[in-house]
Amino acid sequence: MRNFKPVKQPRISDVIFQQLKNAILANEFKAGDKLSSERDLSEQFQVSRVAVREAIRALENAGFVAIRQGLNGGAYVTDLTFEHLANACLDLFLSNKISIHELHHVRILIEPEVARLATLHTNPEWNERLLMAYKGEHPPGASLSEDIASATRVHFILAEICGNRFLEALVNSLLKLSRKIIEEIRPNPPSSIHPPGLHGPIVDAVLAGDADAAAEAMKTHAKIFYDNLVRVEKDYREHGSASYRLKDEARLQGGERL
Amino acid sequence: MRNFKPVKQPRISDVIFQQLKNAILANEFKAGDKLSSERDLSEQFQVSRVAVREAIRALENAGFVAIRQGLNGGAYVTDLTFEHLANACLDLFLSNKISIHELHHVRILIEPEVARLATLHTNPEWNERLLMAYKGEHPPGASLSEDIASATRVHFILAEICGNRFLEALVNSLLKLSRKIIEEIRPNPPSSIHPPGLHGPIVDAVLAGDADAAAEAMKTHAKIFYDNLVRVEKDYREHGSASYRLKDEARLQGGERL
DNA sequence: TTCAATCTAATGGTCTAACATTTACACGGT
DNA sequence: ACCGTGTAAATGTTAGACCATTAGATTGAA
Repeated sequence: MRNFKPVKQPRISDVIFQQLKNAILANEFKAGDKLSSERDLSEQFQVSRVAVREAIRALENAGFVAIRQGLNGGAYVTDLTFEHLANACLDLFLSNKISIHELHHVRILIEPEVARLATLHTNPEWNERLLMAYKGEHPPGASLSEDIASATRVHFILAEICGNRFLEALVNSLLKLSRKIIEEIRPNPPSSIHPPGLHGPIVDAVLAGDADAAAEAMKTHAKIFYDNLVRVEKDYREHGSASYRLKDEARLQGGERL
Repeated sequence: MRNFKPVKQPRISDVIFQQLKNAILANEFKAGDKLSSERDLSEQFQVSRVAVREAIRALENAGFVAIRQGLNGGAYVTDLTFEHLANACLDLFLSNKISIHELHHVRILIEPEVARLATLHTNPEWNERLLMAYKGEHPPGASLSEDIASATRVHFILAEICGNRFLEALVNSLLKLSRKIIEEIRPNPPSSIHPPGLHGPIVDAVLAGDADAAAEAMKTHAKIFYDNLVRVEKDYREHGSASYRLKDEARLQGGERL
């Protein structure tokens, strides 16, 4: 006997969202191209502006377009990145669905492999960048934010070198998560968390082209960092999540888009 | 000299989104609770219904609530899951930002660790489930969809057992990605991709409590599966992505929500 | 009583039409 | 050449109406 599926009216905005998304995925728009205006699209689709608007907002939330206001404003197609994945992960962490322990177990699993792969893919140009990043860590007079950024740059570069964009995305998410936790929860310099020179053995091994040593050095580093991070988590638990939320709201009031 | 940040008016709907999201993350709503109706909220926030509506739709897109229509309809708070992460990954794959090779490299890295952890966390009840899943693979007369589901159940159960929800989420995403590719691109039985008995060594090792053997068996399995999947990718490249997109649209017309 | 058909009201979905705000750019005066 | 200023095009927001969907109350017949 046939198994009919229940019929359910899809939302108009979802249908439009699909069509636009597929057009973008099929490369009918290059990154930087502008979609037609809401009013134009509402004529083309023969629906109200509201429906089009909701579809475009969904595209924005999914990271496909960036919306600008004003003359020459509109929905500009973006290069699909992994940014919003990291944000989604952050939400999961904040809702206590992921612990720092779980997060770090994954990191200890992944980052050594990244270091290993990176070692196999290096070339003089990359080595140069890696060394520059390492030497530029903890610049004097930097703000907390800049300091953390400089201290994690080595990780990002290795992830870029490793040649696997999925791994790169994972590392990005993991680091961003760690970083946000530190930055938001503990607003004093992270020197105790990320002491200078911690990346030395990793950089040395990569530059020397020794994949196993690089992986091992990264593993050691990740474990040390983990121990430090556990202390941060303790603080986090004591303070609760209120301070984080307040900052989140303040940033939005300041005009930052989601 | 002070470094003033440019002031930018945030969207009203984004401010509301933040407030609702924070309320949910702060557990002011249990899963299953209903937010007030759009009309009520628009009075509380002193904004138009449209603004509230956009905020709620954003919550839905982010996976925080499920919207139901009709009497007793509204936005119901959901248990935040990793579902939408997998969907976002799928988009990245379709936009050729991730290759099957990269995807599988990650899988070969992660799943053995999952198998290892699972072995350390088993108990009679889990073992029973695992064995049931294994024996229930490839039921006769099943549809393609059911067949694939049965063949991947062992992986999902292991991911559940392993005790790390981040790893579990990753495995879910990876498998879902593989599955979607196979299911959508190659609409004939996957027996050649997933021959019966392939999970035997893994299940045996886990039940025997041998973590190293379990990891090794999983690694071997993943590599075999990978080789098979490469063939699928070839087909995929030949057929292009058009067939996939058509199915996507058809499903939506059938009423499935995004 | 029981059950099924019908009605009802609450809620999300959609539309229209207007006005507000933002912003790149052209135009003009100095 | 420069600096204001206006302008137009785009998104942002509002109000109010109506449509579609749905659970539950009401009704009525067996």
